Amino acid sequence: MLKRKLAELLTQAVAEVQQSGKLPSVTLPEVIIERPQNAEHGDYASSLPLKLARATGTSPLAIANDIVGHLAPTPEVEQAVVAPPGFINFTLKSSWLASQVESILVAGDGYGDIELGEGRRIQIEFVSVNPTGPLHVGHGRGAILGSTLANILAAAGYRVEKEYYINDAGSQIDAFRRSLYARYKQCLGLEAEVPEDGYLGNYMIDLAKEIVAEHGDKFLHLSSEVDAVNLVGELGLERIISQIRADLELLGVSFDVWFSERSLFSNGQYQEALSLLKQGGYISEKEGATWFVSTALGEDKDNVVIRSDGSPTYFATDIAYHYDKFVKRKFDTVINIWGADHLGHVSRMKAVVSALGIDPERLRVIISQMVTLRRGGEIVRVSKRSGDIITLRELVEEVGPDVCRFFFLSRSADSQMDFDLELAKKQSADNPVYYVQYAHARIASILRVAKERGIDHRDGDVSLLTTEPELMLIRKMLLLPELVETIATTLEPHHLTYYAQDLATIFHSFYKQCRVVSQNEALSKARLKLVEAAKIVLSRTLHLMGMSAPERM
RNA sequence: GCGCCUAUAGCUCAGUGGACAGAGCAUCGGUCUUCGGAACCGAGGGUCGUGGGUUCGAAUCCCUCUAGGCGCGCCA
Repeated sequence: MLKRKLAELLTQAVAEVQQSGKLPSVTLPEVIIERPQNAEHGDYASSLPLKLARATGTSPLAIANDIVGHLAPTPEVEQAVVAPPGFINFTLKSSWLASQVESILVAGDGYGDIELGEGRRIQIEFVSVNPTGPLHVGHGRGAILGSTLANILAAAGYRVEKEYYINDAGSQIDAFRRSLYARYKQCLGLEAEVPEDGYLGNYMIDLAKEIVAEHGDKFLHLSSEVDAVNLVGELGLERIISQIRADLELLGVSFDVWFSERSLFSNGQYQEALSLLKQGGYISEKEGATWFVSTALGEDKDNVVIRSDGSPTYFATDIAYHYDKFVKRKFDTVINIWGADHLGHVSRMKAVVSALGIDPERLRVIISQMVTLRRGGEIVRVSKRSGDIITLRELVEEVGPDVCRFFFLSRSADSQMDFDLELAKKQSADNPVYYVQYAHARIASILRVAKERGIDHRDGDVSLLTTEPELMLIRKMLLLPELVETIATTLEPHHLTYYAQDLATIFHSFYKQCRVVSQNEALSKARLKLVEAAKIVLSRTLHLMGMSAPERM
């Protein structure tokens, strides 16, 4: 990556200046190369002299001049100039920029891939909604964040595994079973009431009907009603899970592993993790329950892991689950995407991880903030238990997966967002989604025209690409690998949407100014190469976001 | 009360300690186009919530305060 090369270039030049004695040999601060927002400041810039001035007490301008004087010439850099108060601005050679079109064509669908991860294993767990009902809109946000991040991390050279944690144990599942069994009985004309802590949504009635249709009343004739509740519950659970899976697929979200909470007990992780904590002295007994002593690690309070009735809490299984991730499966890094309602869980989970002897930095938690759903000015309340929900499926069916994905991605995870259904549909003509996809379809169309006219641009000479609109487009395309690096580091995929729009804008502008297929055959071929490269970059960007790159629309 | 998130143009939001704070939508004004007008070009619009501090340099880092959200269960 050029950015890195420039940093090395600067480092070397500084070393030379220091050797010449003009600069005290202080240790170098991190050499940051940035993309100036003002084009007059060149393609890349560094404020290294300003930082060195602080450390050495020398004039930044003098340092900058000395460094520039020692910069080795390279094929990429046209010039490096000093700008007050102490910047070094790099301008790239047009000929080098043009030549990058060939590199992009060679890279093809792999353009944007980088080596950052060096094959390290990274697990990303997301959605993981309790299988007690359909996914709602807020879950969609986590789903899109997770699947997009997974795409980015894979492009960044990590071995990525996407995982859905199925909470198929615990008290909420129990409430689900009892609710469903009550509906089951009602369906068969019997008196039954949904428990107070149960699930009241209409989908539970539909679920009960389906089970009656398939199995009739056979569960009423079991000797034990507990068995009946469990069996009916299990059937319901399976159906809910497959519905969740189908809903996610509709959005283009898939998983490598569906991990069952129950398996933690049958495979012994639960016991192992807890005894490990006990050995570390992090477990205590009080008030008839078993506690994790998080206060020993600076937390506000301790947390119950085993209730006084002997049943493990959600926290207990989550301890076992993370033990499994780090110790059993040996992931280098684990990313969890949780909703804002799990905020309180973050710090104690990190505490647990360090109590298990694992560097808590290896656990990264992304909190995706709430989504408020609107229809015009009206707020739609989202609550699973009351049953008044707009499901994710309804949303996707209304606005389509591409719009859905782009919309969720376009805001940073840590800010709350409104999702206005009316707006998402009504605006479709001015929608940024179509704007970006249109650019792609337009390119496809140009390439079709060229083909129809029998133009074979494989021998096109990219050195003919010299005008500003052409070079602007190339500059923007060269940003993608840097963007992948940024997102893989910060875990903030929303930048993709902005990049996609910028790239589309610059393409449209180029298109307006530069005729691609013209009488000038040599130039046509060169521009066809450029346009083909732009298609690659645009398509890769869309695919990273999990969106389609249409040939026509 | 404690913890975390948020506050930037009329609206929705970007903005890795750097050079005059950006985009989309909206508003106003242009381009009427041999390759796709779902396009392009331009204009107006901002005490970056408040008040301090650190720094050569702050929307960005630290503290105060204000407003909104979420969390602080032997729920998950």
